[in-house]
Amino acid sequence: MVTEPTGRRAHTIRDVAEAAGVSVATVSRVLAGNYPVAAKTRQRVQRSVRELNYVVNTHARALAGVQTETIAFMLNDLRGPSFADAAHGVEQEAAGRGRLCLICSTGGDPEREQAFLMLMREQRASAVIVIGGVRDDAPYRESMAEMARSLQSVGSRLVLCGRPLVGDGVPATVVEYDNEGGAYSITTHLLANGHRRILFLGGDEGSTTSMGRLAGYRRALTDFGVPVDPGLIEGRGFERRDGYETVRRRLDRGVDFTAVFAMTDMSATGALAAFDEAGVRVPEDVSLVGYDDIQLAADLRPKLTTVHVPYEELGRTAVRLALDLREGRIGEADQHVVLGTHVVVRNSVSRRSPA
Amino acid sequence: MVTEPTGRRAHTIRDVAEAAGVSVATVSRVLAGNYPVAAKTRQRVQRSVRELNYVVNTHARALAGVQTETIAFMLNDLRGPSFADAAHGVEQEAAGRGRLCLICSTGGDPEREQAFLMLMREQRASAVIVIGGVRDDAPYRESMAEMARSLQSVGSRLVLCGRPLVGDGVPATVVEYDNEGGAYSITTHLLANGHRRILFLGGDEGSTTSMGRLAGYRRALTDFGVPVDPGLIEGRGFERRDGYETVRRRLDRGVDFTAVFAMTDMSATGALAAFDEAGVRVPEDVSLVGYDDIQLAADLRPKLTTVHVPYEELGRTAVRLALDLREGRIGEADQHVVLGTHVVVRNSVSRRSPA
DNA sequence: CTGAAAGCGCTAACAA
DNA sequence: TTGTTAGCGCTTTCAG
Repeated sequence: MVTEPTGRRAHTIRDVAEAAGVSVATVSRVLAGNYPVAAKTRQRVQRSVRELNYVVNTHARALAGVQTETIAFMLNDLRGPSFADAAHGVEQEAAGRGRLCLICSTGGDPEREQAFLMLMREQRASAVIVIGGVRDDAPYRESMAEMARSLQSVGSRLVLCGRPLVGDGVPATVVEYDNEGGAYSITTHLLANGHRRILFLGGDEGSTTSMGRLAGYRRALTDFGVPVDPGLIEGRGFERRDGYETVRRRLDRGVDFTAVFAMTDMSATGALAAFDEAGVRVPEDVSLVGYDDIQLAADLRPKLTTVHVPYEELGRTAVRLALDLREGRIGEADQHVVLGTHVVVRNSVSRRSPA
Repeated sequence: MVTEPTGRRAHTIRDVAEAAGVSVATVSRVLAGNYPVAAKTRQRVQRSVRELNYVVNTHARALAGVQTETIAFMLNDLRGPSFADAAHGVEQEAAGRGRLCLICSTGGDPEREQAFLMLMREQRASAVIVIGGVRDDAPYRESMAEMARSLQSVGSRLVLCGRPLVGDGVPATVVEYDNEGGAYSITTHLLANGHRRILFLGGDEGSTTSMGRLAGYRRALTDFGVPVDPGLIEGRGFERRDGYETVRRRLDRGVDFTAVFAMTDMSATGALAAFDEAGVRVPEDVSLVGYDDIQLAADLRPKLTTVHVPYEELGRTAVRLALDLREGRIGEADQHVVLGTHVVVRNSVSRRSPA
């Protein structure tokens, strides 16, 4: 027989104690199972718990000193396939360590970002993981540094994923991947295939992800002795429609490039759609590469050559670092890692003899 | 000057009170802002809060009666594009109503599912939303019914999304979409284009999603006077590789169908890859349709004809229903809705004169 | 092995 | 306008 609590309130430990004819201390002990209790008493208590449908109140428990550890994870948009992979990595690692995972998407709104950080600070999350590139300016650094300190002051830890270190002496963990190196490699791949006029597509000025990828593009060009043409760096954004629109616009002015390096696979997807509509064949007429290696990349036609980014690993590492630090298994010195990237060659690049 | 708490503990409201030379009640009032406080006192308190880097303890606050409302959301895999859309809908609606959103993916493991439900019950989440099809058998119904009652007993609410009602009188909200109707429509679309031998691809026996879609397929066939051939219902699973493998296997035995109805767009994607490898052209040699209308569907070549499912709306509705009920704005009677689906025609189906 | 009681940090009467 | 204080539900000494 399941008894409903009276007057719209959940049963408390006291109700259970009364029902079982014991003290609350005994109930608590039975529940925790970390202290000897007579078998008969235990059974009586357990029966009452069941009958009353009793559930402990996490808040009360937390207040009394037993923390239900939680990992908070913040991203721009759950629907971005690469970040979903990272979220999955966080989830997996957190679950494996018996932590609950709190995910929040902010839609890139700095206010919601702040609000969530505050909330997590209040909740005393074990770690707060922030993922995704960001405009790297002074106000950002200042506010992140402050947040890092503030989280530290309540025993939590800020983890920056795919974002740059925010300043020296700031108590934050950083897990990056090699944006510049990946961009360098794939640009080199294009150059090695004879391409000289390579359109760099998308990105946002000031975004660290953009800056890194653009830097790799530039360095590769320079190393090959190809001058960097500012007219070949165009468009903004990382989404499908950004790539689509930029290519549409560009196509109106004629095709003065033989290859396109899209900042992300999503934007490459948009570019491909635009080429498709315009009757421009990929890779026969123009070659195309992306960045991220999302699932979709292998299902496009042609299959997209791109840079693999270990997003899941990124999420996993973020959790591991923060928790190992907290448990004293590693130190501050290990709190900055850079994960590698590599080119995945598929069918979207064709050979071309340089003019 | 930011003061760090002494001895690894966060500052409490008492520390702030002392620093500002007021009582804790005054600090609480300043923080809540719901009670008059002299301007000068307020400023003093605010300064202390800042200096001490003070953050309220949610648990203590919750225990004292002020709940930080939370919406819990549980799915199998964050990386499934359709469920990511639903998660996004939940997120949006929850954020719009000032709720924090707790997301957890279970990987389909019933144990983790249970554990998360328990945890959410303990946390006193405002609502617990469960999404995704499931094997609909007696044990499942029993355990879900019990969970629904148990959540209700702590003032929470169970919401089943894309899952069937679990029994009469069970206090749960149900948001479904019309699986059967969508399957009926798209099968009809195939039939109207002259197809008679339609391979139904994937699904899991007992899964409600499979059952609904299969039922629609059957009904359409029957309405067109086409006998249902059990030999044309094949394969299991919903993922890309499931579709891929089944089609591979099937292809070895020759192509005795003119169209394929894949249970999901992901499985259609796998099927397409398999056809591609085997040199079978879609839609010239065989037509293909999917279900879900994920983003990817429009980027495949050919663009995939499929059934649109309003996943984001699904998530949104789940939150809305649960919260409106809790706030007394709607009643139990409104706690079951079925969202519509519709066919999106693209390029993966060709006309064929029936043999 | 069991119980009584002192908090945990905060809010909200109730007093002043 | 401000302070005092009684809980909120649970854990955990400290005494039986």
